[in-house]
Amino acid sequence: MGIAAAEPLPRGLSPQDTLRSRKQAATRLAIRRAAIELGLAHGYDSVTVDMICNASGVSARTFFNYFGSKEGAYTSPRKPLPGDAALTAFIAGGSSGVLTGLFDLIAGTFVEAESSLELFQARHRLIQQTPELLGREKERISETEEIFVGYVMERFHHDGRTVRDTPDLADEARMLVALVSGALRFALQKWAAGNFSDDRAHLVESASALIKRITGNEHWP
Amino acid sequence: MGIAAAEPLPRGLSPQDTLRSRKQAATRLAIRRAAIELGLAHGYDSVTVDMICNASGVSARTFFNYFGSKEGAYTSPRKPLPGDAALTAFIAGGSSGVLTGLFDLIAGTFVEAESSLELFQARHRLIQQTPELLGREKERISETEEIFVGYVMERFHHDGRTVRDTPDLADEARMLVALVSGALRFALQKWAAGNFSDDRAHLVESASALIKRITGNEHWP
DNA sequence: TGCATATTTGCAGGAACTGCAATTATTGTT
DNA sequence: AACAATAATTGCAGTTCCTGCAAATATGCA
Repeated sequence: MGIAAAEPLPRGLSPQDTLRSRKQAATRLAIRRAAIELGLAHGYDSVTVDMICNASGVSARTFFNYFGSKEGAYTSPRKPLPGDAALTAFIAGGSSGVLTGLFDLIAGTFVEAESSLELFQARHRLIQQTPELLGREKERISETEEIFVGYVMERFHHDGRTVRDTPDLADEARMLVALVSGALRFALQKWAAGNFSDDRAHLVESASALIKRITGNEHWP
Repeated sequence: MGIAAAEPLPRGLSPQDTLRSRKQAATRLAIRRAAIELGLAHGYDSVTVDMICNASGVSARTFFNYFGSKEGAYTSPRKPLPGDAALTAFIAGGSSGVLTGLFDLIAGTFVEAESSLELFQARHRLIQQTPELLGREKERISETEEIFVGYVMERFHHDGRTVRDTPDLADEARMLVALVSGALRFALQKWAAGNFSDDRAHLVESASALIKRITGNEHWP
């Protein structure tokens, strides 16, 4: 599954590269493109599933096989989870902070395995215009929180922290993930509003600077 | 509208206390009760609007007049906004921090003008069991973010801060609201999981302590 | 008491969605 | 190359949610 595709492999060695899977990917993309274009042209609420199907050449039943719901054609294609290398680096930590590292880790999942940056940008343009989709997209950040809490706990353990030393370590991990999720909601929205002109490092850096300022200024009780 | 109702007023002085408004309140409550009881008995997905209408004795058209959607019978009854006194206190600030004060301000809006604590708890029990409702409830925190950004800007101005001194003051306010929203998502879920046993002051205090610890431990870039 | 206004209800229809099974396309084996 | 197995697509009927419209009913006011 992690096989580099720099060179075509014999068919038997790559169960993922069949005519079927290629056609599926093309169909999925065609539906998404149609949905997004129609949305930008008419507004999300005016687009019907039938319109999308007509424009992409599939039946409505097939549409729902692919996306489950009308909204599914518009929201992130998969649950944002990090790659192995990024996760390993986060858990190993080093000089980077947990909060900053987690922010970077999750932000990295939003640069999607989307075949087209143009489509990614078009999708997000529509999302910014559509409160309902914006809310759903933000909710997606929350769907994987438990998984990230697990990663943070691994990081804590790697850093030598234990529940014996800090009984509410799990709550700390949860709060950390919640804070980062909150910060990401702001950061990603700003990123989209700036038409994705910032690179990821700058995203992380400016968010961290704001958080540092805010919490540094705080009069803690 | 802020008239204390400790004593019944003559009918003419209280346009809000008519037979109509009382019947509406009763109908709204009956629908909500029916919805929540059915949801706890059968699961949210198995409850139909017809079932709720049969149990509460209204027509489906009336249901949608009241709630707009099936989900609306389950989510928070109104956009959580603070009362005038709480808002004035937040903007005046004093010794409390902005982040902590904002957390407290928003947390206060979640003790709803619900006629029944028991119904509040039942609703939240169902929400915890229903990922879709949980996601929606969490996102409700975001619906009023712009308003809270405005309050934070007022607080900043009260504290003598200006855009001239801090050009990205608005971004700071936004990030602050986003962080607090994130923290609230965790804190409210924990509160509900503990069956609402903590009082608000403890909620604020434990959340603040965690945030302080996390950000104090952080290796900022 | 009668009229104006607000609320509830009934109804038809559109849109999203689901279960089921037939049809079609692709894959694997001989 | 032929055929069987498997996967994907499609057609179809029905349910559910939701909306617009207008008639019926309840309440408020002069």
